[in-house]
Amino acid sequence: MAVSPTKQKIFEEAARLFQEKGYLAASMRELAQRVGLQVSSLYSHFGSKEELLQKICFDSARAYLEGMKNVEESSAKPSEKVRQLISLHIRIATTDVTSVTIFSDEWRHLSEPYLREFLGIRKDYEKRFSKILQQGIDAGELKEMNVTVALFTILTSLRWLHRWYPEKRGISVKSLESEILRVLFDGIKK
Amino acid sequence: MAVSPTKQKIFEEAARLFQEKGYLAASMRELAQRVGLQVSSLYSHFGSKEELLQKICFDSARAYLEGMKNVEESSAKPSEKVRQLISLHIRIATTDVTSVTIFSDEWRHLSEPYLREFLGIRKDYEKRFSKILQQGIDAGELKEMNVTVALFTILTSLRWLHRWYPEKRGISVKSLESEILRVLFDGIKK
DNA sequence: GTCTATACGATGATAGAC
DNA sequence: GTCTATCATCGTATAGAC
Repeated sequence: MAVSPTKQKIFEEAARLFQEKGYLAASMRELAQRVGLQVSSLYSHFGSKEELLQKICFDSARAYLEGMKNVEESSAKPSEKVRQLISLHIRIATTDVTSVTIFSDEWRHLSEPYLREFLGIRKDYEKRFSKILQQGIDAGELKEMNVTVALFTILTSLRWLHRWYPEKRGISVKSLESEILRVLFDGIKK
Repeated sequence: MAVSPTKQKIFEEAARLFQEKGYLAASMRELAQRVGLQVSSLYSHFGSKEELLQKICFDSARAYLEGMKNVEESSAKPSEKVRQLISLHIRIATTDVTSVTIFSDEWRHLSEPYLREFLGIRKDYEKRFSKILQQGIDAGELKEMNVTVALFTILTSLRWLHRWYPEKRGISVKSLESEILRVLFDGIKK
């Protein structure tokens, strides 16, 4: 069942490599070296370099969408849902470190029709996030504010985590989360 | 005086191209086409592709450092200085759109010793920003919080601007700034 | 599935005539 | 300073033996 160990290792190293150097700067030659194979042997496990990028991007997307679905289906009030979403982003950024960069930056190198599909998913995610923010405002739980500005400020502000967190193991995810919420969430809370 | 018109145009188009496609994906062939020259002619104006990246990165760095210096020398209280710094970032992001991406993302492709120098400058900037945040906390103007978390949240959260702003000319810089401050600054204000 | 060998294109950059 | 022509290098990917 599942994928072979070799295949698994290739995907993991590819994600790490793409994160470290960026998709374009990451060469198949270096990937092969890290995995301990010849370049040509890699191609027994997948069809092209971009296929690796596709897997990483859409796997990440699925993680965010599943988290969103859970939040939407919860019975919490809107402001609590926003809290949960911020928490979701922090959790993904601290557990699946590699995927975050790629998900936020390297998707640009997807070719059609994958690029279009990816952007569609992202747009959908943003809309659903915005909807929850708007519900929070309507319910009087969040300040009157430009939802788009708030959305992007929140989403983008969490993007430094993946680079910073691994270095500072001293701080726990829990306290990190509460610090971020203090800066970010308290800023939009009435 | 100053640089020749051709040279100027090359720098501008290079900045735009690097922003649109990323440094690695931007080819000298496309740059030449946009400028209206043959590739080889470009090299009469500069020595290498990376030289263009260096100029963009360090020009951007200078803009931030000058802004920081002005803020530091002002007699405003710490929390007002933080306001001014956020305003500085918004102003740079909305006026010098191209430089922001490159300054935030593409510096990775600098080679030594420029990479080291750039990172040194950035570190210096972050330290000075942190110092002001700490002064705000000590003065009781800002909440008790983890300064590093606050710093990166602020810095990173402004990074969506350069991509979003050009599309939405409907909103003025002034009102954009006040919306961002509402989300961000009010979040750290006691 | 892994290897050696190689195809083939795109890239940054240079030489030398005008 | 701009051109035409060309180079060397490195990229992804494939062919075919084992």
